[in-house]
Amino acid sequence: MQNVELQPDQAAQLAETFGLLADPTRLSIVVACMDRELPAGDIADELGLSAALASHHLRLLRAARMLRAERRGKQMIYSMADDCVRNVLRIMIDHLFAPEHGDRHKSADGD
Amino acid sequence: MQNVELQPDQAAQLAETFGLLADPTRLSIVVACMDRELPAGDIADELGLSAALASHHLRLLRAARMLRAERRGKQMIYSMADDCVRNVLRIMIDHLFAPEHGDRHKSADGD
DNA sequence: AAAACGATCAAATAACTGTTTAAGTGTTTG
DNA sequence: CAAACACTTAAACAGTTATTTGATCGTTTT
Repeated sequence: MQNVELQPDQAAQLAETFGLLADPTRLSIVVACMDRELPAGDIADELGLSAALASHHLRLLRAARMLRAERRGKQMIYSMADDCVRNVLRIMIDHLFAPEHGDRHKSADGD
Repeated sequence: MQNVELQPDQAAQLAETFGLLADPTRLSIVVACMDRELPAGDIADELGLSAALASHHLRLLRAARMLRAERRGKQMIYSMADDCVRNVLRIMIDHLFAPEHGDRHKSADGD
């Protein structure tokens, strides 16, 4: 519980990770791969994305080692590579979208 | 463990939250407030930011109810308002920057 | 009430990022 | 080997966002 202070480069690195989850499209892709492996085409289909757009985002997620890619025949199979991110996603999704917790997570800005 | 599928607006909402943590400056501010309350001025000083820049980011964090603001004399005291985010930050910081876990979290892009 | 202090706001600039379009891989099938 | 398939890449555009600058607001002190 002591005060944490992030080094500048640590902040940058962590921010970059969050940045990958900061886009709805990319976030949906990651969530889709959370508990199963999925070919790129299916990801695009399920989320209603063009193949190019899906691929673009997949590249970023791959480069950051958040997703892992494996070629199988002519398909490219994607799966989560990072348990840490999986855990974080579970926590956030539970807290934000589970009715039981009593959500004061609605709208209205705080000024 | 069943497949999760996010509604478009849910993805947007969650992405927005991650977006707040996706900037190094703002992330540092949040982390600084993780386990203590802190006046705006001290935040700026500790992180070496202009008062205006700190205030700008604090406004966003306040509006999203990630930080809470309370006036005390002529200072404005900020503190974490969201346990969920605190937990997530702890997880990420531990996993990324704790040597024991064996970090294959270095650099090198995955192409 | 004026000066000093802490913090906020608003406008402008500069940098970044998501999406589209079109062309280009690599792999399998006929 | 050529055609078809699954996916990737590159370049361009549009929209967003972080940071600076300069002015303003509210509180306390003298």
